[in-house]
Amino acid sequence: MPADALSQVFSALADPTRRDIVARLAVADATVTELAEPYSVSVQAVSKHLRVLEGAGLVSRSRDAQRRPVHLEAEVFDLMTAWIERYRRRAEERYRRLDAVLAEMPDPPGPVASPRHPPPDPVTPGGQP
Amino acid sequence: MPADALSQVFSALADPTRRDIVARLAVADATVTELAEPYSVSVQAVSKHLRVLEGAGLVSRSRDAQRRPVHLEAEVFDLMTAWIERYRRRAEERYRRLDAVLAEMPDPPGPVASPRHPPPDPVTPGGQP
DNA sequence: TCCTTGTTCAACCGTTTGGTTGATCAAGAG
DNA sequence: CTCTTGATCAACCAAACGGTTGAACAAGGA
Repeated sequence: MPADALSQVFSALADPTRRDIVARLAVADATVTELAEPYSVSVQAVSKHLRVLEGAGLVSRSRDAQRRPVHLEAEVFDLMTAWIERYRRRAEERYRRLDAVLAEMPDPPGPVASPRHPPPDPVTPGGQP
Repeated sequence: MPADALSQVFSALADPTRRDIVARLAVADATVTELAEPYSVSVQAVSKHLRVLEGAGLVSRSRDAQRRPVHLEAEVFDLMTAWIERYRRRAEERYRRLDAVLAEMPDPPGPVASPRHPPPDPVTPGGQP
């Protein structure tokens, strides 16, 4: 199941339990049993959650005797942030443009210099098809 | 399905098609059929995707004759950004602290002025339990 | 009015997901 | 060596997901 990285990260964080695990790992590393303790689900279920987080690259496991400390890998967050910021900024820019258009609508004082459409901004096409 | 807002947003963006739709709506509003055109799925499937995005608050639909233009609501992005930033920052701070501890391990040059822990930042506790 | 266009509703289907229980494996501690 | 502890593997289950097809519902345009 080689779903693209971004989908895996978003999907991993779409679960409240998983998000809470991430929140706790941001404070300190922890073992599976430690992580499972606050929730009313089996340790196996939490182990599965961790495998999802690991698959998304959000978490890594090392080995310390029979314990398997879980560690948060915060770099992957940048992937999301980049995506979000890109499109949020683009949308905001669009609203700005719309506002500008609306602002100059009331009185068209002769032939306006601006073309019908503002320059269609040369952002790289092709999102995630 | 009253899943919490954050879960719905993450879940909505966990699908590549849905993410691509958002990307395209960031450029301009569009109708369902317009949105469906580039993909090799039925219009109904895209309509379902839009309902998911709408449920997450990422998108809104107005009415223009028999057309239903879809509009991107970028504010919801802030919800995600807030969550991500909070925990990323916390994790980064933890690494900073660890680095600091490691840095002063070799030679403890007498009583240091700085406290053992930097002020433990007054972020609101309680993630998503 | 009838017809066409855009969209949604409804039922169905295969796969994935989040959870369970029970067995198994790995590594100390006695 | 044996026993306990921490974690995973395996099989199973109900619910949700992403997709399909077919019918129904607006709202213009002829």
